[in-house]
Amino acid sequence: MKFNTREELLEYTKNIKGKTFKEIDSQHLLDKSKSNKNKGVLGQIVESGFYKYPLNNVSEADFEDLGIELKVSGYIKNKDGSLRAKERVKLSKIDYNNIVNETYESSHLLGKCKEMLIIWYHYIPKTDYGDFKITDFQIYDMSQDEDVFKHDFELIKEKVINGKAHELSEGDTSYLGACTSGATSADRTTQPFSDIAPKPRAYSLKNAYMTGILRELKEKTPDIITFNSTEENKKLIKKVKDEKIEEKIENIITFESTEENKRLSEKTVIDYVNNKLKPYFGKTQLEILEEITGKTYKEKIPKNINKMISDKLIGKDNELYEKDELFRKTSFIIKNIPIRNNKAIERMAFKTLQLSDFEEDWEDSYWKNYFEETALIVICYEAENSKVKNGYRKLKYVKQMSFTDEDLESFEKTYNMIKIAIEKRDINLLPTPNSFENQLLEIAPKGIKGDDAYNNFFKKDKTKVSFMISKTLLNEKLNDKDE
DNA sequence: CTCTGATCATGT
DNA sequence: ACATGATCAGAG
Repeated sequence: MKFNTREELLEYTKNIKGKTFKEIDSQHLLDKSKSNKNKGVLGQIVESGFYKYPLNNVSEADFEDLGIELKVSGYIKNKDGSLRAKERVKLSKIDYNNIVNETYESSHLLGKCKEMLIIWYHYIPKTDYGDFKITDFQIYDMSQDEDVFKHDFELIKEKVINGKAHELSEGDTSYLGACTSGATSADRTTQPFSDIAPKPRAYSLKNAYMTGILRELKEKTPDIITFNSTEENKKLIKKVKDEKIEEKIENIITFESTEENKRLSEKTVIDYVNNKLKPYFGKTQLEILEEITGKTYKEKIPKNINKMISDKLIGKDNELYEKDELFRKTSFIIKNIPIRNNKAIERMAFKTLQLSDFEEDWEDSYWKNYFEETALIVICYEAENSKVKNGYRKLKYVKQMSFTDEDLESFEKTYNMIKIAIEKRDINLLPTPNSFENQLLEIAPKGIKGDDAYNNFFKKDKTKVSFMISKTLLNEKLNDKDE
């Protein structure tokens, strides 16, 4: 089938809504692929079964003359009703030996296809792929994000030039990731400026980027909205629903986004954070807090004083969300830690664990995606010696951290120990500190007085326990010089 | 000192 | 009333 215009293509595509893959699989690819776990087959089914491209031509079957590339992508409904992309979208493979001679423009990374036609299906765990239902589609123009893509590309290139292809991680970049792409985790290839054999990797549109795009779409089609968006959006959507003025919503949203669409001059979250903190480097926590809020403390320094500062100076999560697309399409988390002699004084804690976090296998889990993709923006406060307590530490620097495959392999062990402990209902199997060799991720109690975190571990879905990453790993990241 | 389970002030 | 983002504080 051939489409002469964008409109023709979109008109035709409307018919895919509501269909399952089984229903459009006219070439019976699902049967042929034997395993119902072959992800690539879903894209092929849409191309051959729905758009009627000949199978042998499948790899070039996108709508190239329209400048549109087809992506078939799954999403998951979170427990709280919000939506997220199931996976990153893989692009072409990274050629380490060539990238050093390339520029973003010459790489043809996004090629002529600046627009994506994304076909969204609802992924449900433990379900045959044929039964997944296609619920939405959209055109997304990626040229609006080109400056960020370019920046990400340069970052990847620089790591290869520095002979650090083996240290690439998805958390390094904002939208464009470098995800592993070997057939097995043992696959290795070569890089030009180091003898260390790196894992093969491909460019990808990161999960958070796809999630951002999906949520944007859902905000514009509130009939299907079920997720937690910002308070303001909820009100807007409620209003639209109540008054049945749906045709107006496009205008309202377009207006709002153009108003806010003055793009930041910073292209990464860490640049943004550094700029906001600039006037305060070298000052103590109490000095900064007084300067920005007028509040003074003599005793009982709040344990969350750093958070009070970063909320005020950088913004709370939902304020950032409103501020710029960058914050909607990247996954990052702002953390504060005390350091002494460039070493972490404490472990780093994450949010409270829920038993239901561990229902899925590691590969499909929330936590794997989290650690793989999230950039930790770590604001470091220095204590000259152990007598310098909370409140009197000085703002020193900001460091971005992300996790390597090696880290993730160790995290997987921790994850699986919890999974097994839950299955066997045995708290002795939990990954408390030093429960195996070279442990990088551990659990620790996190609650209020009287909580008996471990003994009550199975009582409720919400536990009183959280992940913590070890000081060893933190120190390694802190001293990792790549800036 | 370091380690690890316990606890706190704040925000929603 | 509870989760969050951390630090505290006793034990070793």
